[in-house]
Amino acid sequence: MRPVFALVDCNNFYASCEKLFRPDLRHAPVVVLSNNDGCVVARSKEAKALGIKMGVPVHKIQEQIQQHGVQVFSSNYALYGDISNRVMQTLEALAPAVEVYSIDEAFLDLTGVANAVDLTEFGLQVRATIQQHIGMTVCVGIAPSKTLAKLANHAAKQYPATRGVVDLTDPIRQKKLLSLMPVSEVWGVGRKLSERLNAMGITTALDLASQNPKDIRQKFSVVLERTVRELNGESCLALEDIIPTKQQILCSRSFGQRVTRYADMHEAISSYVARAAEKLRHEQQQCQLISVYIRTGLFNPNDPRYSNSASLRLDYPTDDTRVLLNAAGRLLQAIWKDGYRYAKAGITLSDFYDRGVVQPDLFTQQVISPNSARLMQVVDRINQQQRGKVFFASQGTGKAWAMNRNHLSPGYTTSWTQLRVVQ
DNA sequence: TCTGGGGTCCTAGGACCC
DNA sequence: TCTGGGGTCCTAGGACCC
Repeated sequence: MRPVFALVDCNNFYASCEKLFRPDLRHAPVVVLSNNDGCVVARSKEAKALGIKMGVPVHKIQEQIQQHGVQVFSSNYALYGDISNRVMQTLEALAPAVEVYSIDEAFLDLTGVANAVDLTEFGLQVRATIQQHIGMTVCVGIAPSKTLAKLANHAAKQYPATRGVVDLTDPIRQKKLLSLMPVSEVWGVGRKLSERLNAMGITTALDLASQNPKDIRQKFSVVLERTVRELNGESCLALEDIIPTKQQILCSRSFGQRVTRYADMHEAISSYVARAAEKLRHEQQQCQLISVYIRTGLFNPNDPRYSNSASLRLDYPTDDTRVLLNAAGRLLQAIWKDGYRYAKAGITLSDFYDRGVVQPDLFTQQVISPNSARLMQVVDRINQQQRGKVFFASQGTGKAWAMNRNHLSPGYTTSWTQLRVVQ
């Protein structure tokens, strides 16, 4: 049976989440900022209509914000994550198989569904159900490959006449849409590839689809070859409904204010390590490689620039925050230089092993603290109830480096103390 | 003054092995 | 004049995604 995929994607997801609990803002322009209140990462349709661009630094559009009463929000990931879960759970109930692709989109496997119901009708039903249950508007793209489903979804968003659903299973419709889409809109074609393709005279999605896959593989890569095949309706990317285990965990932040003191940087790095280790244990994994990275700002021409990173392979895999803090401290010492104004730092954990499969040898055995697992468990359990309730001394209490979140909305659905009150 | 964070995959090149 | 060849593994860096 020929595969059929649907891509369900929430409209203006972060901005829509902010509007959910603020009916007074239903028709207001809303933007959501990146961490540290840096740049715009989401816009409501009213904000898009004002010409506010994706990714623009917020300080460059202050005037517009004032003039049009644009509502500004800091990123509230607790809220977005919770709304996302609700959307995904609803989809699970509607489709035979679901792949959660990102916080605001999912692929559905609709293979065989066409035998029972009209696909466009099905899409409209999905849309109506999500709208009713969660209050979130989604668009649905349906096609024989994921790449085409992405494109169909894009069309559903772009053209209101579609009522938010585009069924692209018909090859004639495929061709027509492909000819209208710039190649840069194709999933997997980013800025660099667009430039190279345009230089070769390949400007529309149809141009790319008409290329010989073998040639494309030779000139570019297997990835783009797959894209060409997918654009021709040949499914090369399967639905991945089993969540693969992570291969790395990152924690990095820009600072609310520039960091110049070693002690502050050490606090920040320690806090990132603690957070990453928590995620690592949540994944039931242990890691053997840790790296630390620091850098100054990128944009002020008067500030001298410096960036560096260092990594360390541990003697044995661990998920013990204390071991990782120790390693990170040594790495930071190795790359720290006085006299710079640091803007950002981060840490990466990688080289993962399943917890429990590690065989300690005669020598490392003595190093592993016997109470490690239990201690970490207790720490995690306490912090699950209230994040940051217990922490390691090196994380500090000053937090002079903490990121800006000056426009944060309440945790409407994730905090008992911040529930919406109806009067 | 102020410009995000968290991921994956592929490739090229070097080290190393026989 | 001629100075092996084939393979694997690892890492860094680039490109892409949302």
